[in-house]
Amino acid sequence: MTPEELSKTIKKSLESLISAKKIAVKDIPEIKIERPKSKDHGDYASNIALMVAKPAGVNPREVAQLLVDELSKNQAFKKVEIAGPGFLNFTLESARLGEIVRTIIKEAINYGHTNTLQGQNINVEFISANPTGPLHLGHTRWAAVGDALARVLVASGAKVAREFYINDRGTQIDKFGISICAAANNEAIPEDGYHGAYIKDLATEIVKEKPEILKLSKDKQVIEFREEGYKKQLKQQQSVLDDFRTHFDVWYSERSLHSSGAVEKGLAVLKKHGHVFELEGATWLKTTDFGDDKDRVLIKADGEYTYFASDTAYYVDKRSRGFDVNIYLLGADHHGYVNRLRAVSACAGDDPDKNVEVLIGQLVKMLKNGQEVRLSKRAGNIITLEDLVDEVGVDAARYTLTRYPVETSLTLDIDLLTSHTNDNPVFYVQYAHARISAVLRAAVEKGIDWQKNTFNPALLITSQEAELLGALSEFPRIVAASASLREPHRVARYLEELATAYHSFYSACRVLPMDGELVTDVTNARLLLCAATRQVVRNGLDLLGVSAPEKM
RNA sequence: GCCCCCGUAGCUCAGUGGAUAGAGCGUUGCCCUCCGAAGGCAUGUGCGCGUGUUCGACUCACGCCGGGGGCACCA
Repeated sequence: MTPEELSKTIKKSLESLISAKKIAVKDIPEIKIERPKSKDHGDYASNIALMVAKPAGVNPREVAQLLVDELSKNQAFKKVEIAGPGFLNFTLESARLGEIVRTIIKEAINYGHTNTLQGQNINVEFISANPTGPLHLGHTRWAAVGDALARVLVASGAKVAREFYINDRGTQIDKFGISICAAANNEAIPEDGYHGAYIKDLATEIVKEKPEILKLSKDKQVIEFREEGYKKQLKQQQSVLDDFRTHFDVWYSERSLHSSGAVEKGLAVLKKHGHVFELEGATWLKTTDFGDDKDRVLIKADGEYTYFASDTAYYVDKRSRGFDVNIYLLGADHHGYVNRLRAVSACAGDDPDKNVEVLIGQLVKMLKNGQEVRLSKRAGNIITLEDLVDEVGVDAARYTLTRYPVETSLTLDIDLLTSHTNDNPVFYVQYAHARISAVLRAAVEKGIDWQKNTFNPALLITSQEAELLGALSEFPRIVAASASLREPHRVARYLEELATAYHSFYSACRVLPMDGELVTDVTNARLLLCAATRQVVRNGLDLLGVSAPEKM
């Protein structure tokens, strides 16, 4: 019996109590099942009696007693008890608890998938860096988290597009061109330009491929260097992300919004809803109508569209492509954007509470040699995605970055990560997977056909086995919660718990027969439990984009 | 001044209103003559402060205190 089935069973009992007029409740709340922290409280617990007691006007323990009377008829329970103020504690017959193994083996890679978000069309935009330099550590966090988020959303039945918005227009990219041009001509790079060493590399590379650029006028050179540099830098970002196993469905260029007429179209939509006005030669959007602290300029007095104009157009464009929910992953330095984005949505006639979701992530800090490393692309003193990967590898980098809720600031101590890589939780989880794989390999070598032999779940009776089975049954709810709360870190935390449960089980319960012993039904039951655990570990790691090695 | 995030164990951090608040690292001590010791078992200390909502608050609301970040016709 899975938690979902238990929930349904309780609901049925409650309904029959209501129709028998033993209790008066109008609306049955969602019946939550949790796994008690203490083993004394059984396999599962529910607080439903406490929830309905008040509206029914009865003592919670009385409600609990009525439910116990009803539920005790069910053969699946070994015990149903009332505890504390009115909790229901369920202890399942071990055969029923163990059935989850069969379910997992049968559903395989689909175990954990639900349809809780079915019918939703979600756009997840993340990273969206300027193509003017390498991706830094902040971007890396979004790469890991954004991708993992997209994966849990898909696993929960949503239709998802991962999108990267390329800021290829405006002053930043112009400065980028000026900087490369200066480097190519051995001139000093302007103070507000880009100073990273990669600028010089780009300059050298471009000059080598197209030496004739240097013969052009300075104005034309700047443009050429900008365009060539842009192409190369974008390609570099794309290839780095590819290696990082973060793949985008759409790379959306800001320039294309302008060339396709999307900007004018967006403006028209906003005008239609009556929130655009002119003042002192500029065109404004009245975002203060919807909670922004000041109105925003769409077209400057000199006729240039602002970056904000692109943003509004991009939003309107996303909506016209059918996305109901638009998730933005932004750094804390962009939090001033939230009200603006929500206001844009409202100005376009949408409901920001429904159509816009902004996840603000705190910045990643990094310590090296005990000192904080400042992340600044402009200063050139940056830790890039590649640096991190070179130090700790893709798996450890992705796992470490997805392990924490995004709203907490993160301090990575590089010295610690590099010198103690074995202490990284990702290895703990991966090790469980490798360990199980080794056991299953050994079983095959011994000629045990555990997949064909009969499985008797009633034989999984030790406390470690019960614990492991309980953890396995939680996975689908963890994935669904990660998706609906937009918190993929829950998957990582869950995997650590699952790995702990497995390692405990492994130490306490011998799986394969010792020399001279025979293969028993217990052997088979445990082997299947191992196989099921491996499947769940694998499914979970996959949601995080982390590999599940069979050997380490 | 206004806005956002965070204050939980010595350190880094979990904890969608529920029972005795948890991991890892660090400390100390056990467990491999047989499935992977990158493991297991044991070992003390803690929710910044104060009101309120609730049967019940680390969790929600308000106010303090402390730390971080942000407030452009920049992108």
